Amino acid sequence: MTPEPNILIVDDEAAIRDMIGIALDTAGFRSTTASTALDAHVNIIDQRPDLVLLDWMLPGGSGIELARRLKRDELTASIPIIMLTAKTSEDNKVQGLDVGVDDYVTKPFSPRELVARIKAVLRRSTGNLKDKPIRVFDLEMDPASHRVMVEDRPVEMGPTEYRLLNFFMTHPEKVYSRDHIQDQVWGANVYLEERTVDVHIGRLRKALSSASKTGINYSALIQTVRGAGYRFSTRHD
Amino acid sequence: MTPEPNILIVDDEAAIRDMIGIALDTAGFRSTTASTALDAHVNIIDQRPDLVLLDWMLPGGSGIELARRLKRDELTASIPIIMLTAKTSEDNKVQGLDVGVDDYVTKPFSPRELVARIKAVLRRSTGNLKDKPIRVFDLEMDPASHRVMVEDRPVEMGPTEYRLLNFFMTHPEKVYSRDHIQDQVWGANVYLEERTVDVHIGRLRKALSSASKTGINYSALIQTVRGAGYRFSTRHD
DNA sequence: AAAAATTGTCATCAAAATGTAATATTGCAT
DNA sequence: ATGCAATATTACATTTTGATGACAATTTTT
Repeated sequence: MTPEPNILIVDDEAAIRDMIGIALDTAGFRSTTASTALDAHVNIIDQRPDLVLLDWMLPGGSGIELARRLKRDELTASIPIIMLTAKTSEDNKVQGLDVGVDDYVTKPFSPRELVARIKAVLRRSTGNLKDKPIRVFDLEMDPASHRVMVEDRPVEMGPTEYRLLNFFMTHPEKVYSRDHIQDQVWGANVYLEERTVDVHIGRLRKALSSASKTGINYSALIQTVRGAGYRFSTRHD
Repeated sequence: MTPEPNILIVDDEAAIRDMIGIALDTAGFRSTTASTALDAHVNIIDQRPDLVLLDWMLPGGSGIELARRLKRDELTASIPIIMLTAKTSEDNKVQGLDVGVDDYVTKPFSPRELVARIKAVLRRSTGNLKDKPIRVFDLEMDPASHRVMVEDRPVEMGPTEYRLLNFFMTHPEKVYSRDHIQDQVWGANVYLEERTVDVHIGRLRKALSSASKTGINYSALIQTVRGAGYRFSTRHD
């Protein structure tokens, strides 16, 4: 995750978007906005925000619909959602929570309260999954320090290679096509040459292969599967 | 899914249909076309395409209506729909998302973008059905990792041999003619010399026979049936 | 503002896979 | 055993696919 979490604000009223945007800015978040459910959906698929602030009362009542859709789709299910609503009616709350929304803020709210809730949700969602280091032999990825270590010494690599390795280490022993890797590492709807994945695989391999002093070649963990894609595996071919 | 996904293009303008058709062809998709909502509906029921590209602005505004109908009907609800639209009008978008359309592409679009989006949507909709590994004695085929293992050791083989073995293991104890094998492994509408199948059978046997350390010859599972074809069987001839 | 790092693309090389034809071998009926 | 047809194997030219270094554009750091 980037140092400053990226929050998507979805509301049809420009004034509210601006107000929240300023509040988040002050609190050290980056933010983008969308005024319709579709804009929001496209943005989420493309940008993968760290959290979505979603107005309940979007035109056509599509806020709840969008939330449901996001939670149903595996690709977006893990993105936390905070619902914004003017109503205080109980069954709305129940409905929202039903859908899998992570929290619920009723208008009017103070910027301070909103920020506090956002931080709480982010802490919950990022703390659970991402803090545990992953280790394979003497190759260790520590998301907390955002570092890759081989034999306890840091390995230099670019951000893209880091994300690539992270994806592989969290999805071992499976082939992924170049397309799939693009989706996961660069985000959906980013159009790259197919070969670009090869190049970054190459860079990652290079970084890993020169890392060990004990002669182990960690780049062998990243295997080419001809005609299919790539695979991270501890079993050699 | 068939080797080449079948895409239905629904648009009332022949020029656009052709343009898209060519783009899809180049990308390795098969495509069929329909110019009216009714045609499209019939085609969908009939052919069960893997994805529908649906023009928003069909005469009578029936594009959206068709989408809604398809998503409401259980038989067709699982077929992904990508909407093509010239407009960026907001309420249209909201409506479409409401209906359950899977993605949107606004005209004009580049063929590349269209293809990328199609792939992304297809991956999402089909990727969920993960195949389970198949095992016969100590010969195991795992589609997820795209690997063949004998006695827990990976076996090297080319993509074609992999597909061939996959076909056999999913269709055991039956004879298949060379023609039939060609259809299944290479795809229909591919013409090959009959003997080519023999060669690949040979390559597969070779890969399997040298795989075991315990003296078992797994190539014996692939049996020649003189005058008929080949058979994958655990029983001896 | 300058320097350094990162990025995506392309051209080129190398390796692997493919299909075919030629040749060898096998199984079977006689 | 013999001859024949079917299948197996081999060798090879061609095609496909992946790896890699160079490069320009962009972004980030200094």
